[in-house]
Parts: sequence; C-alpha cells; structure tokens
Amino acid sequence: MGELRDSKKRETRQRISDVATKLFFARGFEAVTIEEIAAAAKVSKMTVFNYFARKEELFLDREDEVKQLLHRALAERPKGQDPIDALRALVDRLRAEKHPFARVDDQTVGWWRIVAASASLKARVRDIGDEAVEALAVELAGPRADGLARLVAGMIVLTWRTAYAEAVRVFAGGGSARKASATFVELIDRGFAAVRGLADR
Amino acid sequence: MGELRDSKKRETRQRISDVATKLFFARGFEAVTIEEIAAAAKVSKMTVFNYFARKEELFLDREDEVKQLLHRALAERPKGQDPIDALRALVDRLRAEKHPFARVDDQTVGWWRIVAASASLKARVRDIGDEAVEALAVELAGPRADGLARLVAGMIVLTWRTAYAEAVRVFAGGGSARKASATFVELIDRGFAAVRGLADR
DNA sequence: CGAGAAACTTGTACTCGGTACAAATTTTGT
DNA sequence: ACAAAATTTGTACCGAGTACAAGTTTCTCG
Repeated sequence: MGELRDSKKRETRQRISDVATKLFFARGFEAVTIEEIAAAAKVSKMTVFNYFARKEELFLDREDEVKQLLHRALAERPKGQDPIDALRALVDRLRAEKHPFARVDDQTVGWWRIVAASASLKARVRDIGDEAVEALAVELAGPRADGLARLVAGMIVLTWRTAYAEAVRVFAGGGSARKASATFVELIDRGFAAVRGLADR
Repeated sequence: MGELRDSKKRETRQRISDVATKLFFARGFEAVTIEEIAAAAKVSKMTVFNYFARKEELFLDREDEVKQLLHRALAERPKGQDPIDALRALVDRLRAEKHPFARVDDQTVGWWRIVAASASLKARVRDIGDEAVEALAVELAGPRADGLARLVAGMIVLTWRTAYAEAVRVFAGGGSARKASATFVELIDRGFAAVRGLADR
C-alpha cells in the first residue's frame, strides 16, 4: 500500500532538509540558493519546492510543534487548573526536557544567529508567532474568541518570545547558561503575572 | 542652490506614490507590478527603486511617524508623569485629532484590507512594530535597555496593535464606528493596566 | 507477471522584485 | 555657454517561486 514510495519520500525530504541545514549553518540563509540545495541533495529545484513550499521552511520545520505543545498543555491539564498555570508548567517541562524552545545553549544560539541575520527568516518566525497567538486565543476562549482573548494570547506569546530573545542575548554576550536560564524564567514569570492580572475581572 | 532639482524630485516622488496608491486600492498590492507603477508615473522602473527601496514602502510611508509620535509623547510629557500615562494621553490626543493610528473608519478599514490581503505587507507592518518596540524600550530605559524594558515596550505595542485590529474587526463586521471606538479604548485600557502592573516593583 | 493507472520528478520557460553598472540626460555653478 | 555633479535610464543580470507538459518510478489488479 505504498510502503516503498512513502519511505523514499521521507528519505528524500529528510535528505533535502539535512543538506539545506548544513549549507545554511556553513554560509547563512540568504547566501545559499535553492538550486545549490537541489544539486547537493541530487534532486531538481522543482522537487525541493514539492516538499517545501518556501525557502524558509527548509530552516523552520518545527512550525506545527509550537501549536501542538500549546494545545496539548491546555487540553491535558488537570481539571480546574488555570490556563496560564498550565502554560507555566509547560515551560518547566520543556526546560527539564532541554527542549530548544525553552533552552539556550551553543546550538540554539547558533541557530538563532542565522535567523537574526536574515530578514525573511525573522519575518517567518514572527508569522509563526502570530499563528500561535490566533490558535491560542481559540484554545482559551473557543472559536468565538474576542479581543481580550487575543490580547491575552498575544501577551503570552510575546512574553515567551521576549524571554527567549533576552536569554539568547545574555548567553551570546558571554553570560553563563545558568544566567541565561535565570533571565528566561524571570521574564516568563513577570510576563505571565501581568497576563494573570489581565485575564481576571 | 538646487531649488528646481529638489522640487522636481519631490514632485516625482509624490507622483509615484500617488499612482501606486491608486493602483493598489484598485487591484490590491500583489497584483500591481513595479513596472506598471513606473509606466503609469511616466518614469523608469529604476527610478521607482531610487525613491522607494522596496515595494512595501510605496504603501507604508508612515514608518517614521510611529516612532516620532511615541518619542515626542514621552519626551514632552509633563515632569513626573508616568510614561504609560503619557502614552495613554497620546491615544486620546490621536483620537481627538482623528489620526488614522487611533481611528477606524471606511478609509482606514479599506487600507487595512489591502494590508491584510498581502503577506509581504503584513510582514512589513510587523517589522515596523518591532522597530517601534526597540525604540520604545530605549526611550523608557535608556540605551542599556534590559529585558524587562523590552517586555514592557512589547506589551505596549502589542496592546495598541491588538486594540486596533479588534476595532477594525468590529467595524468591518458591521459594528458602528462608535462601537469600534469603544472596543479600541477598552482594550487599550486593559492592556495598559497590565503593563502598569508589570512595570512596578 | 505484466499493463495501465497513479504518483512523483524533471526540464523548460516564465514572472516579478531587486541589484549592478555604465551610458544618457538634466540641472547647476561659474 | 560649458564643464561638473546629480539624476534618470537601459540593459543585463540574479534568485525565489509558478505553470505546465513530458518523463520516470511505483503501485494495483487482473
């Protein structure tokens, strides 16, 4: 029932992605062309576009994971738990698991440096954030989410993004991983506290 | 001293901008090419790029105004006034002046519809917002702005953006201008209240 | 197994935003 | 009126992304 075909596709997709990642790390995002990636992956340019609709997806392939994590943290939270507490717990869980969304080390900073150097990657990251906001608003308030729900969702994502960016800044500026981590947690707590005040009433 | 040259330049720039705006309103942003704009303005494609570095600038030419307004509101505020109070006062001032950044009517909604229909325009709007956040953080905390300052600045801009977007949504969904305006103000007040809680301590 | 259908890949040719650069034109100061 | 400076233009180019038809591989089913 399409075993071989499927495995070949997965393999091809993975090969393209790997090759692209390696090239991007070596020379930056803008400096690598799709044609180069195609050649290095022994595939045609068209095939690259078959698997990845835009160039940015070759570097940002964890798009859905963001929404998944937020969704599951809320859906599977203990009965009666405040949504913001559930997200705060998610932060701790991801830190414990050394998940890249809640951790700053040489690898993630290297990754982030490449994003920061490319306008189109930065734009795409913001885009993913906006999608997460919308999804989160729906998660929090149902399909008829209102402005307040969107503001709450926006602040949660903003807090996460800002805390992460600040941790990267600290780490890249020579701070220890411990210090970067402390910065991350402190900003998360501050931001989430503000959101709690907003959601009440 | 270059009178004629300067006035010609201003005239040309204005003509290109006007022609582009008209075309964008008629057919949307993506559907209009730079070459068309150049032809309609009786100028070469290269000249268009001489005046506007990217296509998006042809539609979003109030970039600096955002930063200007924020800067002046803070710089010229009464001595001892809280920065957030100063920005809250700016909102009222802009509303009184019917400034498009704080007002929703047929014209501004038409303008937003075009932005919303174009991925690259939306990206550019977010970009401008991010620049405003950075500028605001510096404004609030000086050139050595820290994570908290950036979080505060981010929340202020997010609140404004969300309140505006929500007002547009209400208005475009058939709500009266009065109702849209009330939505705008309510979200601004909620968001700013949360920011006040964040900034203290 | 073999043949035709379905799925995937490829080449080609194209559009559009944007850049490089040198030639042509216009404006300016003298 | 003339040379220098600033502006505009044409031409040629690059890279992302699309359209489409033709080629190749894999699957399905008799």
